[in-house]
Amino acid sequence: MSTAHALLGLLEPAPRHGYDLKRLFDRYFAPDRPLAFGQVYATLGRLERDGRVVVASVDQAEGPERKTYAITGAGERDLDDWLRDPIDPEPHLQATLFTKVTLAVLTGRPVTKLLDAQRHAHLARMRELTTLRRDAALPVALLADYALFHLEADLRWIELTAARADELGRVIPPLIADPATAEVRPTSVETSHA
Amino acid sequence: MSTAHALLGLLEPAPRHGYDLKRLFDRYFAPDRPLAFGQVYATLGRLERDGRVVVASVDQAEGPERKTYAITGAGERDLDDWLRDPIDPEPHLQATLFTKVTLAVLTGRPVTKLLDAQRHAHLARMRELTTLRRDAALPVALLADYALFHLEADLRWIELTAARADELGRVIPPLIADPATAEVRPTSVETSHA
DNA sequence: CGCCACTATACACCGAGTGAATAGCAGGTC
DNA sequence: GACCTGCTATTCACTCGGTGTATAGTGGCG
Repeated sequence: MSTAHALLGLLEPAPRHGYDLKRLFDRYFAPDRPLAFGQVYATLGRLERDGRVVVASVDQAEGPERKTYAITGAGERDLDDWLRDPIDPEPHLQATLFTKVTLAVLTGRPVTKLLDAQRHAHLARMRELTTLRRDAALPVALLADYALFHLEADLRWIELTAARADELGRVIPPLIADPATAEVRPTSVETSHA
Repeated sequence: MSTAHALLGLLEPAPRHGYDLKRLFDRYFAPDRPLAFGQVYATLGRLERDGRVVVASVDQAEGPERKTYAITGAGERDLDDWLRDPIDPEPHLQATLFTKVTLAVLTGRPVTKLLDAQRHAHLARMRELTTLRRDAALPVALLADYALFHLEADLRWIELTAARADELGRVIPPLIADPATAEVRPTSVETSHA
């Protein structure tokens, strides 16, 4: 998520080259899943193109080019804005879990089975994260907490939806074979984010 | 999120053409933000290439080609698997909020200010969603609940992190200017998902 | 008669991300 | 000392998801 800004942030204290940035990124932001090299250089390329980063020096000491990147004024402004402005919180009403449930209803599959399977997967992952959390350093513990909180949120939603499953089955307008007959009335959802 | 499977699901009860799928998708899965046409046809193209749908008929009644798509056996199997298998729950330890906090620490910015701004944005969005939820039909209400639960999860995490802000500042290893001096010891995070 | 809105699709483009290829250098080993 | 492994460092080709725009016919309305 916003790899570009993370790289900018790592470049602010001091210029660095791509390989270095990749390791720092992995260490600080994604202890779990390392950032692919390709992505680092592609992102740096875009940042350079947009004037947020410049190549400060090219070490050509008889080897592969070692390009050192440095943040620019525009880059610092961009980073500052990004850190100051809060993330847009849940801007759209959309969720994969909800899509699955709706699709199950529409195609006549049992909703409860789907929700049960998901609950089990969630509980298993929560046990995993709780274990991992125990002997983790603070940053990793915070990341585990973040995941755990959101898994709990999912679980609450799963229970709520399970309780409403019958009603949902009655309420969701069924798919009609002939498109011409299908009356399309927009659900009229208005949000300031829309 | 998995637009392809959603389209497959809409195609299972009856063959349809792209435009129709787009409207159904908007209606059932994203009352908020409509699916772009380009994406529908691109996705259908990939599905056709992979043998999950076929063009059932081409109405060429003196207008633009009206291709009707139908799901195949492979497509039904794929859909069935997707609906049966639970979503991988929070598979990686990563969060934009955490990235921001870490970056603030690393670049010497005040963490509390960042968290305060985010809390306000979250609370505002929660008020918005609560209002919307009141006179919404069940499906939209469930989507709003989903968002609200996750906003609550974020808020809990924000409070937790705010309480640990000082400790975090002490614990996060600072960025060292010279990359050669920077000792990189992997954080050794192991998960079955890795 | 001209304009707008609707149905319907295609095309060009961009960002994010993956995986393989390349290439030099350091260190250990049989 | 020939070979292999592993590390530093970057590039390239490719796919996917997604946005925006162009195209084109049709029906209604003033």
